[in-house]
Amino acid sequence: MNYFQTISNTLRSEIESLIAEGSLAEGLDLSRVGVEQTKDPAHGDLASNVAMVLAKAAKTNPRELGQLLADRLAARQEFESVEVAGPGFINMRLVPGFWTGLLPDVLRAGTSYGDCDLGKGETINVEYVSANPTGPMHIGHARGAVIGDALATLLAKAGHKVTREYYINDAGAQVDVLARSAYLRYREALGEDIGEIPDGLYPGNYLKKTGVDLANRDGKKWLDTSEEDWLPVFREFAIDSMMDLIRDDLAALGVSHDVFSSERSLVGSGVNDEVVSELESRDLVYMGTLEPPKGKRPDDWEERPQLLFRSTNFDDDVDRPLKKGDGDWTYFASDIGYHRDKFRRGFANMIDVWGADHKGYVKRMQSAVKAITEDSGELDVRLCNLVNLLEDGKPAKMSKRAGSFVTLREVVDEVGKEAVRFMMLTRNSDVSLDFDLKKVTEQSKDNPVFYVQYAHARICSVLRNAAEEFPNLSLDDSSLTGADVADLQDPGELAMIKELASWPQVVENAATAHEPHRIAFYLSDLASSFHAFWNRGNAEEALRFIVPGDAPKTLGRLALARSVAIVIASGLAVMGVEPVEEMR
RNA sequence: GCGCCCGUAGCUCAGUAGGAUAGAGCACAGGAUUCCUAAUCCUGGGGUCGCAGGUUCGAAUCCUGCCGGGCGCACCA
Repeated sequence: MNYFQTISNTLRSEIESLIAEGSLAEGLDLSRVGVEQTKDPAHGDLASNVAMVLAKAAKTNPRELGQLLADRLAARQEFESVEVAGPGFINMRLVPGFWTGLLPDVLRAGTSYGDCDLGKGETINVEYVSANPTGPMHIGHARGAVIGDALATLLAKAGHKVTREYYINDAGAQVDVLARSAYLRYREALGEDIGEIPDGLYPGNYLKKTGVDLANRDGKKWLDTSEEDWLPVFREFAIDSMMDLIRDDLAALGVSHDVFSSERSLVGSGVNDEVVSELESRDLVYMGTLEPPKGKRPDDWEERPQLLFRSTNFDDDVDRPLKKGDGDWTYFASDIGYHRDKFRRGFANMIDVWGADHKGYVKRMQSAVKAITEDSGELDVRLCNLVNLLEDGKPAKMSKRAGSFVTLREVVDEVGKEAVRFMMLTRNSDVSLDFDLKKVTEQSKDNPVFYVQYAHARICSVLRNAAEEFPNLSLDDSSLTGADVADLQDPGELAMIKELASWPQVVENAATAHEPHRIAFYLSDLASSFHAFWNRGNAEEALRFIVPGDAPKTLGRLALARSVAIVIASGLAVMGVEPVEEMR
């Protein structure tokens, strides 16, 4: 189903038969041989670099080798012509039916067109969001959520067995702060005037409900008790209540996870001790003293011996502490335990989606993964840069409810989850992104969400109108499979078909690179080809999708239109966006 | 000081297992609507791909050095 793969295989088999005949030396390295679509139609449909790549090893020159291969290929039925050009490119022009023959395949496959077996069914773990359970999600979290979610879907489409995971950071000091903040709200719920929320506690109103819920459950039970008594209770309750909040926010975005892992329970079950003693036995931890950081020396720096992991053995810059001054585990230590836990659960392939502010942490985590998996595991970290929330070009005003940040919920309520998801995927994850609340709801081509959806809606509209024009034809996909598509040879039609042909390649490349944003770019391009052809129907009636009185022609065009709609829908599905049937 | 990322059209950015004349949108200028949604499309100008070397048939892409910008750099998460 991947046309480039098909042609590439043809090429390889011709090379092999040349080798078998003794016309070419054995043992050539074919790994750099590629086939790609040409940019310039004068170069045919497809071009290969094979002759230039192999010429040296084959002890010949590119043009000569190219001609040899070109002659072989030209004899095959799928090629109309094959030429050697420029420094040795093999330019291939396929017979017209080769391209249009794709359409029935797409119609039959539906949105599974583009699926591939790149992942070979291997498991992969994608961890994303992992926001601290201390409050509602803000817009920055949303980016990681969408990118992680889309990446997971993309990898599944590419043949991986994907597990979506959320790591709950519920073990650090910040959840104690949460507990104290909840305690204050609890007292407030019981009628006390708590005044201003003191510095260092979470001021957000979202904790009021937690306080009320606690008061309803336990009454005045905790009013005159000491902190060490109530803290664990409040902590647990508040974490649960914050996780409910976060799960609701995620649901509003259409993001879900298969597994929620709790740092607290992992540490509680002793994984940190386990992993450290394992590393100890391999001489990878030691008591040592770190140099103060160069350049900017913290005021409260004190030299002290710490339990350190030899991350420098695994390409890190300095060894990293596993225990804090107070004897507790560092976050890093827990993270090592967590990643080993993932590895033990069968995930040699791991992807973490983090905020860009954790950039400095990537190397040490990768070095730890190398150590604990003895180099049989792989961790890729996708960093998500900032989201600049704008309103008509100007920085958006701050949220009233949450204080200093705009909550995800407010944005979703304002512009809808589809727009949020699409926009989050219009940039590579590691560059910052302008998110304009005004623009994403605009119905114009400036708004890629609209632009792509509009193409899909137009196609649905064509189908509706065609059903009225030809009430006796069946226009469902399986009927369209039988349409005569051979004369869809207008450059505009062929442009769309070739674009559809490259979809499996786009999926494969995006999955390999772990870059779901490529899907969004592809869809914009495909929509553009569609709109362009559509508009040519303004000037030339013969190019319209519906040709009154000409059922065969109309069916052929509808087969093309539906194929475009299917690929748009399948790309949107990767992004987690619902295609619309009409614009309102 | 060290590390990572970035530098492509006036602006925002695509484009990395090296491919032919470097793309798109915005902005700017002009044009298309008795027509399936003009909510769209078409045409045009606009570039030393930060700079300098190197690798090679070929470099925005790989390597080295430099310039410019961003982020991070005991213990916090």
